[in-house]
Amino acid sequence: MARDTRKAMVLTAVELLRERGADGITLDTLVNRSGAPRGSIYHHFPGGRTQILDEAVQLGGDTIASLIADSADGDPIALLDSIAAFWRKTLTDSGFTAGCPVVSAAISSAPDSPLVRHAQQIFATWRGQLIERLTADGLNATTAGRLATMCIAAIQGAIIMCRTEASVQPLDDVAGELQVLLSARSLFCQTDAPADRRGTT
Amino acid sequence: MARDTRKAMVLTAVELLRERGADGITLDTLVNRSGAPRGSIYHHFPGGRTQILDEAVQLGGDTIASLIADSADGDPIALLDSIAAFWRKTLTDSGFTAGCPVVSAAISSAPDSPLVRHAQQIFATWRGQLIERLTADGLNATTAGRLATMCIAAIQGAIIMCRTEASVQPLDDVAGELQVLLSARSLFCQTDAPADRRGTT
DNA sequence: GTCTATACGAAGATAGAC
DNA sequence: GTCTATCTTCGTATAGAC
Repeated sequence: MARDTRKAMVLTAVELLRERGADGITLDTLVNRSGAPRGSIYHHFPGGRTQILDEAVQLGGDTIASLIADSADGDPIALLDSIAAFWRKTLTDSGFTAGCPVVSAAISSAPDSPLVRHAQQIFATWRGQLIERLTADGLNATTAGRLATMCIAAIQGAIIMCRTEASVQPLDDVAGELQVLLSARSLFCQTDAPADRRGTT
Repeated sequence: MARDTRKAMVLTAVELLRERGADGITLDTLVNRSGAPRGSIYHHFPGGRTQILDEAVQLGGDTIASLIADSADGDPIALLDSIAAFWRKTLTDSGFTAGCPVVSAAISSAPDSPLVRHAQQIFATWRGQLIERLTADGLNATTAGRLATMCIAAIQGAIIMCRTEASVQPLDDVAGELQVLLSARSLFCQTDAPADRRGTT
């Protein structure tokens, strides 16, 4: 039962992070929602609130990382589809209360806080995974790097808009446009081809 | 001096929102940073902290809205450039502490809070402005709508990544990819052309 | 218009009993 | 492992003097 309590608390922390940002995680709310006994807090998490926050961010990051790793059928467009599907489900299942816990932590913490550095690591992990997938599909390194950033940024931005306006439309729009972009890029930016001409911007 | 104090307080509120989210705005910090006298709080803002939050979000939204309205040279790519330039400057000038106040407010507030609804309105305004610009450039309505969402989402996502990793690289990458996408779209999705084939996703 | 003082509540953390 | 105080700090808001 010990493990279960611990896990329930971290899962609840992720929920709160999704809904209200880092400051939404108060120990009171955490205990009430998770049903965990109050006395368990500092037993399971000697580092107190800080440790819980950190583990919640890590779990949030791992969820997406696993998602990317698991759908290893090679095709980047199929991968995008499963990521979009995951978020569509998360958003609707929660009644559009749940955003991305990693982004929440990044935004609602001081710029130099450990939590922001943690979020940075997670973004880098996701990006690395995507780059690997895109280059495996034949894209040159430069384009793959830019597209990986683009995918993460666009989807995260769309999630924010979806939660804000309680609709999956932004995600649908963004997923569609990313698909167009990926298709175009995969036609013209193969490994052997020269990198795209890029403007100053 | 009254107006100045008031304005300074709202500007400081925007700063705090950018740096730490809604919960970063405490009246103590606000007064200390802005240099405003403590007694001015409820004099200038009878609605208290809530009112200050609201005005800060509004000001943040207006800043971008004016930016879009002011650079009315017609060309969507030029418009994107000025938006990207604005954020590049904001990020670097602040030492990568400042994100978008509207996004901050949206994320660090309860999903059903007035602040989130306010953020939604602002997103809608931006989107409307962009759509107008894209259709004026000849794009059909469907594509313009999707692209407008895409631009806002991708740039907002990029800003988050930039602030998190203290680099403008994500913004540069995203701006470049958006340019590619806009160019491709403007070639194939003019008003008279049929809407793009879109998949289930 | 602005100041100080204070009421009131919420939150994190610790101590010691069970 | 868990519970119940309790300490301390912090934050909003109000009251009343200047």
